[in-house]
Amino acid sequence: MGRQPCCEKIGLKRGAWTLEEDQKLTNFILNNGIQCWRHVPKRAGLKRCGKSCRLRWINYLRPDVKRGAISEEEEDQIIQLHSRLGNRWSKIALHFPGRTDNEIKNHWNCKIKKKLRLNGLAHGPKNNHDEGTDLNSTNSSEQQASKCSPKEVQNSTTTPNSGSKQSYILQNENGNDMSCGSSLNDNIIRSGSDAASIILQADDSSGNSSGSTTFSAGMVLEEEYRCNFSEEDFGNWMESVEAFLSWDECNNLEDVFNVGDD
DNA sequence: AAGCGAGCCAACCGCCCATAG
DNA sequence: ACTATGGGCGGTTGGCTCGCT
Repeated sequence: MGRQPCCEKIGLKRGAWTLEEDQKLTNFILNNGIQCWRHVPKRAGLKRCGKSCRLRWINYLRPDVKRGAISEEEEDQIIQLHSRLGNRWSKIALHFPGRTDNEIKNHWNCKIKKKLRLNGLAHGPKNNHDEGTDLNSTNSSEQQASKCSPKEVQNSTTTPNSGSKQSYILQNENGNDMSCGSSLNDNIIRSGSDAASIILQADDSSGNSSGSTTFSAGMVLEEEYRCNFSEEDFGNWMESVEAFLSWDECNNLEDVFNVGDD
């Protein structure tokens, strides 16, 4: 007995997103925020599943998505993190501002895996209930990577089984807390993914859904998270969305974010 | 130039978890 | 306590691009 599907799939569009759909989704989120992903496609005039919209926004349209090749440094860090966390791509992605879990996952599956294989390096998470004894077998080690539990120590102050809201303490081999250095990055990542909810808060508090929402929401967003949006991030994002925003909307956004005005 | 295969990446699927009612 | 619902996550797939033959 599985769950019911998240939406009626009949009549829904699938596959690659068109520019027009991107435009609709971006405009809708900028103007209205996200109350409920299930309702977003309908209200935005999209024939898409809510999940599909969410994915598109998170992986492609949101402001702080960092595009471009993953650097050697990032790759090394991914390998290190993967050895500790296993296939917890969302957790790994928290350490890379602007990178999505999907991107990191793809990079791992396509490049790093191959690289490690070529180098004859079997790679698997450490300290995984000693399941990974056959680390010389590439396939098995890959499977181990997904099966083994990562070296995460649940923060004793958090409620057990709290899922994605858990906080984790990463430890190195010496048992030292490794998480402190990444707190800033975590904030940056969260600021991006929470942008829509901030917009929502502003929308709720202002009680309107007019064009001015973008402005008021942006003010809140700016106050809360301004330091986390670099000029470069914003510039890149503007470049991607301005194709389907009006001149006024572009200007409005720039005003809202106060780009380059420190 | 055409065919083919590998690589890459966006998107989908199904499951799990948190939470509201 | 139980159920329904929505969000999030990891695994997988499909299609496009590019290089090689």
